[in-house]
Amino acid sequence: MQTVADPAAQRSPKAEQVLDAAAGVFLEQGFGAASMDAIAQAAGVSKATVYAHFAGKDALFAAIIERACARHAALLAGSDGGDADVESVLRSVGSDFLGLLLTPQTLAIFRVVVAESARFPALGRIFFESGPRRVLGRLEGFLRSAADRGQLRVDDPHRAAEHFLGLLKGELHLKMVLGIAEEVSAQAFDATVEAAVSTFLRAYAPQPSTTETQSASR
Amino acid sequence: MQTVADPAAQRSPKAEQVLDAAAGVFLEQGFGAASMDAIAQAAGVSKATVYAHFAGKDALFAAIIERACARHAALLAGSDGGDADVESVLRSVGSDFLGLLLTPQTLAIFRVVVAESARFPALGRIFFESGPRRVLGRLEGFLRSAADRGQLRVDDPHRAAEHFLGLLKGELHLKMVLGIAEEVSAQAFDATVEAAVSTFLRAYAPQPSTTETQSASR
DNA sequence: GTCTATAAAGGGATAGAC
DNA sequence: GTCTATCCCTTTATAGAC
Repeated sequence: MQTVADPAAQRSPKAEQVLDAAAGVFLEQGFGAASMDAIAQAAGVSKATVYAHFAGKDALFAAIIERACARHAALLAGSDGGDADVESVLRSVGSDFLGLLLTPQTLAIFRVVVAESARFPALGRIFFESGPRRVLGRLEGFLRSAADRGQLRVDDPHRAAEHFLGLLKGELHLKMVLGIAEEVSAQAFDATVEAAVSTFLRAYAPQPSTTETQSASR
Repeated sequence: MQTVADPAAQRSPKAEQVLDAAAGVFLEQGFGAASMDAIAQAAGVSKATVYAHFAGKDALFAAIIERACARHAALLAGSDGGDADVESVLRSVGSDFLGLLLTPQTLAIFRVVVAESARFPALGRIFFESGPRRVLGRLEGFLRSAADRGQLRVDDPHRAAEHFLGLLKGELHLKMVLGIAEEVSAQAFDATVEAAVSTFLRAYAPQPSTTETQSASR
């Protein structure tokens, strides 16, 4: 397996067509179960055309994962929330991020990367850098500045960002990854975000407040 | 794929021999890449013998996952810590659980189950019930009793247990799952456990203490 | 570049002897 | 129950015409 050199290489329309089809088949069936025949058929081209653009199954797989991760990363370049209060920013960021995590697309990418990271060691790193790493970095920056403004008490911003994401994912993400829960009710989603924000603020508040509620309902 | 009826069925020695070999091959190579030839060779028997004990590749795979989950579950039946102080129990439980999570065996099972849960819907549930579910249940019970004794302030014990495990897994577990970090230093391990316990106690302490430290070092 | 047709190999599953 | 040998299908990858 060799990684594609150009990050935003301009590919021929046919190549894009093949990539789109390959993404569908690979992410739906997994690497092992996906066949080049199925990909060619889904793309509406012959296998020879697929091989004219990609060296083989491995290269094609790497290409679709890299492209998916790049798109993933593009979605994570939103605004920081600016000058809003910490709780609002956390709620907004938490809702956005958990929503992205629970998307069928994101879950499919995660499953495939986890499954094949043993055989394609580069994949795990590509995924981590393009996804979790960016989220952690942005969150860490926000928490650090909030701490500088005295809005939070944070000794280790990286660890604090890690903690917020850990609180956020919780049982919901694991169940979705394992295919146990098909869909998430808006109620359960909001309750998870609210509970994560609430618990995080109780742990990292600048001055302990005894009146703060612990309830997850909004 | 059909699930094995007997939970603790007594199998012939040859069957156990095949199961052991199959576990090694499946967990190392994944379902798709593992071949029945490789399993038979690893077990030191012929393929016909494998098929004499298991209906096919699917049934064999299901059997090894179920056995692995059952063994997994057996490891989680430890003591509750009894009357020790909350912080000590959390540190002990957290250390044990994170240690189990980061075991090569546990990681391999998790990867394979995640990878194949789409094609074998029962696997995800079997894994969740035998692993995370038990941990959450035990932890939830402990937190509830600690709250009853006034040692913690917990409105929703299930959510609190979820939060502790989320804090515990953090970046470390994800990196290991993705194959980024080969081994974990004892220092990083302890720091993660300590940070999780510290943050959890700050969020769920019965009475906010302003003097408590946030540092993750011990 | 793109197609049809095919080669070459591997893997799941089984027949029949013992 | 266990083995050897084999069937049969799928899959990857390519050759050659256009």
